[in-house]
Amino acid sequence: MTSLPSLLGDIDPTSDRAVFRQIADQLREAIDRGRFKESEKLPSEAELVEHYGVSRMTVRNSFSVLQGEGLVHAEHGKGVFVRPRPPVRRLASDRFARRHREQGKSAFIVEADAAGSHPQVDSLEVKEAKASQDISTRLGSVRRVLARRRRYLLDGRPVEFATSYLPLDIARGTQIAEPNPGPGGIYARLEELGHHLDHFDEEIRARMPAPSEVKTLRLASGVPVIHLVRTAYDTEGRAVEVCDTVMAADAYVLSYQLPAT
Amino acid sequence: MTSLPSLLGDIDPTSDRAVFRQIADQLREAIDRGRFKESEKLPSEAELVEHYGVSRMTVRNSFSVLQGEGLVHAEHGKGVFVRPRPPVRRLASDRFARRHREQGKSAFIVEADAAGSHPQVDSLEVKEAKASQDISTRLGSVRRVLARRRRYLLDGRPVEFATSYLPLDIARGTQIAEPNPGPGGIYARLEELGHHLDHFDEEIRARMPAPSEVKTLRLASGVPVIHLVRTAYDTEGRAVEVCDTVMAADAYVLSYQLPAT
DNA sequence: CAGGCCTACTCGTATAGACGAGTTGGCAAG
DNA sequence: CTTGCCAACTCGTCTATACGAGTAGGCCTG
Repeated sequence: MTSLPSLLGDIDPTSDRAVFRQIADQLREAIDRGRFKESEKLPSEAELVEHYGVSRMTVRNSFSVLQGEGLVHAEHGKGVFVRPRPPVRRLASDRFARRHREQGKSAFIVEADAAGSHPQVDSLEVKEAKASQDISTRLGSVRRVLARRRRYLLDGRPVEFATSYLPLDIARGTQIAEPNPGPGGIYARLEELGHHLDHFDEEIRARMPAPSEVKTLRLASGVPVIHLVRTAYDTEGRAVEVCDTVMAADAYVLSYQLPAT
Repeated sequence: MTSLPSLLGDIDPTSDRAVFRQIADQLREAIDRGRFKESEKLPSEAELVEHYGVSRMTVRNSFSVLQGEGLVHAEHGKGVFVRPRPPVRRLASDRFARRHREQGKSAFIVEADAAGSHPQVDSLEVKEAKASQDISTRLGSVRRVLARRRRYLLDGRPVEFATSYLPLDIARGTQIAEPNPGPGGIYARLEELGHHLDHFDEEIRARMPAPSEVKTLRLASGVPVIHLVRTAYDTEGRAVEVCDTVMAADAYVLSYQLPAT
């Protein structure tokens, strides 16, 4: 059992700061300074108990602080590790530009291939359903919709979960209602059906995930989600699609370009 | 001491699910179903200990799960409460349109007044500094910058903390270097100086806050931050400002409009 | 050599108890 | 009536202990 001499200091018993917070502070600083590198194992609970002369629950408490900050993650039977920052996927504001749609493959696949990652799409589900209050409002008082669910993975890791809602009177009986919507995706099909796209509205929120989202996206603790709701409008001003997307926040950077006029 | 009869069920000792998770599940469901309303007090630790027949640490453990999800918050000496969703500030993508700038007051003040909130701006600090690597890159290899820091509050609650960086050769000696940049803000001054704004790039990330951000924004546990970095370009393609903003995620919805072309 | 087992180490869950500190409301003293 | 104190209730911190369960590596057996 090593004594972790230079890496970590001591507890100041006269401080008002709780012991577990002092320990968390020292570990956090050590991580920030690069004393512990990405994916590196932190000292075990037992080692820290020995080093600081505190009880195990106190050490665990300090770990849970760092977990809540998304700095570390624990692996049962292995140890506590500095959480690596995964490669991020950049979403540019021109990602739905028509020129991208005309190339055939979906934006997600093209982009991931270009970045050298292995993309996958799964849990594809297409069904007709009643619109929720919110979706109905966004689509302009539509009652029934076609719902297309899917999950996106990069190199085996789930990063995004999305559901598209389209008015049934538009989508029913078209290729949009098929599992594979064909080249260019549903936006290409909408345009073929005469719904020329004019613009998109995107609403962005960030929050902690619900338990079901933790499961679907295999989220580590301390990782928020980005919740994006996009509404597509055609040139007649009609909302023709609402896409509700939940993304693992540590895997994304969203990027927008705004005119200054 | 009440028995909390109908609100909460029992523990299933045969389940693999940990007891504290089962308790958290029941509390979460009760909150979701509205059995506990916003700002309402949950049963005290002692009551739950009695109801479920578990130890206090187990109950606390389940509370900490819900805190991590941002669902509840504890107040020392009072109890554990359902966290209210604060009113959100909507940031539209046209918020920097020139027509808004020409009205004089800052966008933040105008908007908040319109929404019936009481806006404040504090911790104003203006100083010259060396650009960080990141800022320097975004501004096009600028070494020294003018940094303008400020914090925004709504009804006394801090919601946003921002720092603007401008190349020193542009800002030095102008009103931009004064604490009060005058009507229309620094963008109006930049245009008067001949830097006609062309467009903005915004990069958006979400993550858990660092301890200093928790302090500055008085964040409850389980509340992520939205990190937005905006770069302003003039009509000559030069980056004339970078604004680094950290927002309390529970107080904001960002909204963008994208062309479909 | 291959396979399986065993052991030591890791974190996960849970109990029981102690003391500290913030809050609230009632009661007693002035 | 007002003031101040006190008691009861709240969550916060910390200790000590116990057992469960996942992991990894070495060792033993076939």
